[in-house]
Amino acid sequence: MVKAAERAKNPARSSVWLEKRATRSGGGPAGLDRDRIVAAAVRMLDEEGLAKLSMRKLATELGVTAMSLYWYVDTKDDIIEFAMDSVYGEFDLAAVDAARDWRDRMRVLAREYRKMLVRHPWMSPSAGQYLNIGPNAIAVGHKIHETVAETGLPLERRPSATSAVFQFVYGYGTIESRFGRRAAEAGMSQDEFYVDSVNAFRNDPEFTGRAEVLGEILDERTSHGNLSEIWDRDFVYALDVLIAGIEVMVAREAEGA
Amino acid sequence: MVKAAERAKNPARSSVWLEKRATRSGGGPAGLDRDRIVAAAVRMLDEEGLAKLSMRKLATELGVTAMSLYWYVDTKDDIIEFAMDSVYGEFDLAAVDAARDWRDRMRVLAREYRKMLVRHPWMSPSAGQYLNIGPNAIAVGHKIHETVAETGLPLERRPSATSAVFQFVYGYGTIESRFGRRAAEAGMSQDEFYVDSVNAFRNDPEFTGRAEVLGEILDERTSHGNLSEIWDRDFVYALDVLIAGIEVMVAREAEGA
DNA sequence: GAAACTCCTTGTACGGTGTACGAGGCCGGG
DNA sequence: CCCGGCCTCGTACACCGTACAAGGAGTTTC
Repeated sequence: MVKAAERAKNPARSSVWLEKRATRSGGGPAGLDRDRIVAAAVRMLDEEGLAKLSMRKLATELGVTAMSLYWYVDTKDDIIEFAMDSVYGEFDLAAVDAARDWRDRMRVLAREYRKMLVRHPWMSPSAGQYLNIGPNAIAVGHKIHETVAETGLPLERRPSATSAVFQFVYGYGTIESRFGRRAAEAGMSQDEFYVDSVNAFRNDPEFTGRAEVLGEILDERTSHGNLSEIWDRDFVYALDVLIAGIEVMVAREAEGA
Repeated sequence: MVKAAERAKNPARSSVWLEKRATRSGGGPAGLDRDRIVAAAVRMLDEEGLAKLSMRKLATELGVTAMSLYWYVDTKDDIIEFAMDSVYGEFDLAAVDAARDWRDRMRVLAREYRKMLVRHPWMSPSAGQYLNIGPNAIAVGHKIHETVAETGLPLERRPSATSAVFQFVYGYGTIESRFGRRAAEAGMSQDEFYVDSVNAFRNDPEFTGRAEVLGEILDERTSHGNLSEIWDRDFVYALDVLIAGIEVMVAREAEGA
């Protein structure tokens, strides 16, 4: 049992996954259990967001006091790390294998990644804060590296290509999910919220003469389908840009060699 | 003066920049001032990180009590929003204009963006949480859109291309800066910390048979220069991938039309 | 000179947080 | 019967953001 106080002394090792601990599972009177705790945490995180999750509320949800949770977990952060890995488990890796070639495999991976981020808006901020080396996350990472290897890029170029593609997906999914969350908080549909935001922006005196280019684009978009179609269209196209880029680089490496 | 409690009722409008307030500036005995507060906040954020910044500590740093800050600012979040925009002011937009063509302009923008994220590791998590529509941020966004317009992509494709490039930069800078911060916290150089992490990972029983592909890459990298060179090399190459991708798409749009 | 008014700073207090610590309750085995 | 795990809980601490009201300092007005 590693206390939070001791953990703080060595932040480099600060991941649940780096200290093998027996998972304590619950023949206790409350029927508690690490899996049950994590599942409840995921549910609450999805509904209320990262900021609203507190140990006391999570415990109440489970019909227990806050301190009970600490029998199964060292720290609140641990719960979030477990929750993240459980969400990584939602990746449909079989669909990746079923795809025709590396291009489609990459598209499927990107699609799954994006879906995950949008479904669980707390993932983006959390992913930035933890090491993310749970079994499910590693399985996904493994599949990503396999797929990138198939492109034909030489070993030393693959990390770049991986970054280009999946950092993009991460960023895109982050923006998209944050937008969805804000709309929900404002009690509007995404489309209503979008129109609203654009107007607020346009009426801002600061806008005048400072972002006409952006204005053109805003106009163009409000006239084409609903927002979720736009999200999809932009995402697919950006992915095509990335894939086209990789193809070019593969060809260049081939002729350069 | 908008109280935090009232602000919470309408989260959609929750940005300092969306409510024009006279900036209260300080003939007071403490010589306080919004600029001084924001500058001190940036310094503390750089040194101690987002989590460690508290109103009481920031106030102490300025020789004042916590509540004094609330004369100049409604909320702690406001301070962070101001701090972010002040950091966006570090962008060297003149260097962008000085570049030869859109490719180089894009490279300069990406470089400046990355530099900003690495210099201020608290920016990445914060950028995800606020609207980011201060004057400096808008100026940068404006320049980005101008540059993307020069690629020759049609209007409706530009948001995709913008995402592809700058979400990548955001993700890359985020990872890089987080890595630097972790190394610093562990009291090591980045290179030491990298070797250390790789070893910890490799000795993990979970690793065996699960991430050989990753293992190859790790080997390749530890044998090529120091980490900061690798960061640079990977970044430049990924950017080339993106630029190549955009060129291909521009050509396709041209022949398709 | 006194009073009034504005600008700024402060002390105190409230409701929240994560979690350390120690006291117990339940339970199976000796 | 008692003992030693396993599990849960109550209490307490230090810290957080910030509401509220009191007050000091400086300037303006009579």
